[in-house]
Amino acid sequence: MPKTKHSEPDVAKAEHHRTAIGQAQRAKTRAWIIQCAIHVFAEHGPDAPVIDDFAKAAGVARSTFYTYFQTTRELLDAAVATLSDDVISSIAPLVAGESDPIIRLATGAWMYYRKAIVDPVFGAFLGSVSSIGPLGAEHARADLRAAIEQGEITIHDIDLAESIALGIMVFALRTPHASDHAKERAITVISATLAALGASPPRIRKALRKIEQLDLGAR
Amino acid sequence: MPKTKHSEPDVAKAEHHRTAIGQAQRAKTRAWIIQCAIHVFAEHGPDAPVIDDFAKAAGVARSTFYTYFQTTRELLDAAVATLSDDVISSIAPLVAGESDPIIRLATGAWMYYRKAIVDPVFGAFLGSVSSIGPLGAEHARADLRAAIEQGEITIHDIDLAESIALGIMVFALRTPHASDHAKERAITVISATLAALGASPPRIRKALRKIEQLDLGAR
Amino acid sequence: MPKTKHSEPDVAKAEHHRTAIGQAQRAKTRAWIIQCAIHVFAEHGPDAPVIDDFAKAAGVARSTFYTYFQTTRELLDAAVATLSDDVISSIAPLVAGESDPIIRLATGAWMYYRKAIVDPVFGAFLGSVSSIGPLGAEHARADLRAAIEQGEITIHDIDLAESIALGIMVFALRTPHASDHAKERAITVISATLAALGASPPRIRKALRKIEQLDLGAR
Amino acid sequence: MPKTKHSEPDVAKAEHHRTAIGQAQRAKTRAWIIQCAIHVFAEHGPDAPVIDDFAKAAGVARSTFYTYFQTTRELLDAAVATLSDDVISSIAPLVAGESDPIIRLATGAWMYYRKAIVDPVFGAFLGSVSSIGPLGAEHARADLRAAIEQGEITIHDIDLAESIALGIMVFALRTPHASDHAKERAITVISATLAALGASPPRIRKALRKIEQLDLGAR
DNA sequence: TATGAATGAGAATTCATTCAT
DNA sequence: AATGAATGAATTCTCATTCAT
Repeated sequence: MPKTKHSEPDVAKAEHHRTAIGQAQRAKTRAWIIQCAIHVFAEHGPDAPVIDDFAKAAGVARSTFYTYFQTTRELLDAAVATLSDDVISSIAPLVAGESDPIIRLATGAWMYYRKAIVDPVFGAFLGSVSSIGPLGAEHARADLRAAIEQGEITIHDIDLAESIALGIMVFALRTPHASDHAKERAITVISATLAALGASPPRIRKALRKIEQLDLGAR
Repeated sequence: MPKTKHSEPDVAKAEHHRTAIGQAQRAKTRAWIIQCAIHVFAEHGPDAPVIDDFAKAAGVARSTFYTYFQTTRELLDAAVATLSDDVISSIAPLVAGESDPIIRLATGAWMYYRKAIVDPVFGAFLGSVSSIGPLGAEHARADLRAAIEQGEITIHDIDLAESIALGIMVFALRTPHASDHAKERAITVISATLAALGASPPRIRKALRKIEQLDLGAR
Repeated sequence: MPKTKHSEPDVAKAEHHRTAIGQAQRAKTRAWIIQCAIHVFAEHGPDAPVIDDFAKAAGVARSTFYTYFQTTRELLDAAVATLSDDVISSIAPLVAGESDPIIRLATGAWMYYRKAIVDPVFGAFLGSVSSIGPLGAEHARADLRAAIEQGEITIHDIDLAESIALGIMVFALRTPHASDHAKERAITVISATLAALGASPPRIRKALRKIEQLDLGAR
Repeated sequence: MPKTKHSEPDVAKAEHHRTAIGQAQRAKTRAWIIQCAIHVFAEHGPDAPVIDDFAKAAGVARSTFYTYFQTTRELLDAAVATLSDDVISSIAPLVAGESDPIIRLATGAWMYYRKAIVDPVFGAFLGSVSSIGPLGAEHARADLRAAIEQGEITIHDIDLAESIALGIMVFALRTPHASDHAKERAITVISATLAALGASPPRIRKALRKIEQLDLGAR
């Protein structure tokens, strides 16, 4: 269990955990297992890992895993939920007063990419599990629907629009790339996503400008 | 084993096979296993199936599997190669004299989608395994490179360009959709792909026109 | 823990317990666990239940089990002892002055069946664990020995006699049956038991008459 | 796998098996596992053994067990069926022309006891699993029903009658006893069973005489 | 070549038991 | 005394792989 909120699970996981279980509550252990699992999923994908991998990574007994999760799938879902909730909550205030769905979409996407840049494990995890989480998907759908209704994008099939946006993001995250120029790359991908959806070039430019500003303020 | 080359593996697989193995050659059995495996991969993805699934689907003994393949991965590769070789060979004559890389890309993509429409199992397989095969990827990269060099697309990172194109295709194939209007949908997806890559609207329109013509001639 | 000694463990066990543990003494908790365990044993037999089953039934933590018992076997023994002591003590006064071993046996058996009729869980428990308890067995052996010595029964092997009597009782209790006519059924079984042991018909009739009287007085 | 039909599974099981698997067919291995399992069940009862016990006893891999049975329960059922089928088939010719249900019952019971005497493992198995097999139970019920209809026994509840007969047999087999005088003991138990069911003393005597004759002829 | 049978390695799952609070 | 958490030792179950026919 991390002693400070930013300490990350790493090679010292097991030891770290052992020294900390004294004051560990159930929720903390659960969160700890999830954090460690994210690394495992990021590295090996959603299908390869076996329960022992998660137990070892978290420094707990295999049977302890079952105290918290029944299947690796359940753990995966919990991990996805944890991560996307995190990102979603960071997006909410930024788009609170924003009515333009293109900007909302771009902002949401940027926050995902931003976190992926800051935390490469998060990026790898996202690419690996091919999901932005149920909550993230819900928000994205709402914005896509609004964009369609307002004639902002030319792809009118919302399922297809969602697939395209997600496909671009997932495959972009999956593709290995240098960490420098990461931001330019993210902007490029977001731009490509909006173009793919059929947003007009001016709207795309506007959205990208907004992102740049947001980021300046955020840092 | 199919008696005619277009018979498809289905519920009568095992029986069908048994009656045919008398005159079966090695190559035919191998091809038969691959055909059946495609169905399995299409339905369950590349990781879930176990060897027994392929053996059952093909109506052969588990141990027979080892006569032809060493691992499920090897079978997967063979299946991908088989399918994409098929498509690639159908693309080659169509783009033989075509120098415009946008048109070449669009044509190649269209042939994939076209086969996916005609043979939904192929489409499901492609979406499931997230690959267009090494040969297909090679062709796509060559065309992408040319497009970048000729300033036809604005995304200059070829790896990223490839990821985006593949991501859109795979997720589009993965998304369930009605079979009517399948062609319009494919055109939409190809258009979105070219737009994502940053091709100019006139070039995109030109490419789409070409596709329509090709299809007319092909049928 | 039951607030009155006749309250039975049921669906409200856990809640009931929680509200009562405030003033609970060690002995009471122990008795409560045993009572709940009887239900569990009655339903699932002596081998199937795991410690968690008893803890859940009693509404206590698994680890609390260990404060009172070391193994499920120990709990089983305690449960058997509790129940049979109960019955034995009700038999003692009825046969205090009775010297006829056939009547003593019949009376003892009847008290077991009687309790099984009044408390079906007791009956199910007895049939399930195949035991009348060490004290009950001791009494039964003494009476059987006397019966053999006095030539009242034709089976002279006391171990066999005991097995037969117990076998009949256990299997009779195990067999599902309607609750009406339960008494006639019990009389029939006792009669069959005495006949199996080789008691003479007149002695059997006499013993059954005695039982009928006893029961009238007892109610 | 036994080389001769009477060789019994014993300490040399594993070796014996290994040398024999050359010509072993599926049915033979299955039968071999069942034979070895009977010993295990006889010694430890139906609940205690784990799959590894059966595998070890038969000298096969744990996974081989799963080729033949899914659960220990399934193996138990197969073992019961195997054994009782064996006994039933030996009873059939003896009672083929016999219409008196008392004699039929006594003969059937005797054949069970007889085999238990000849093969103590069989006896221990029977006592341990408390079952004479579905086929045996079916025959017994038919004879009991006939006996009730013809007024040959005083217990008219067929379920109860069956329970009593089975209870006596099982507990008698369960009780340890010297192997000498085994036949007298069996006769005693059968006599007790018929008496318990309420057969008249003359009929009981007649049935026992019949048994004695049968046995003389059989040997 | 095709196969049924057997298997060992490993992965999933259960459960009795301990311990700090 | 009671408990929630953690755990290690079985135990169950799966599956890739080998082998003799």
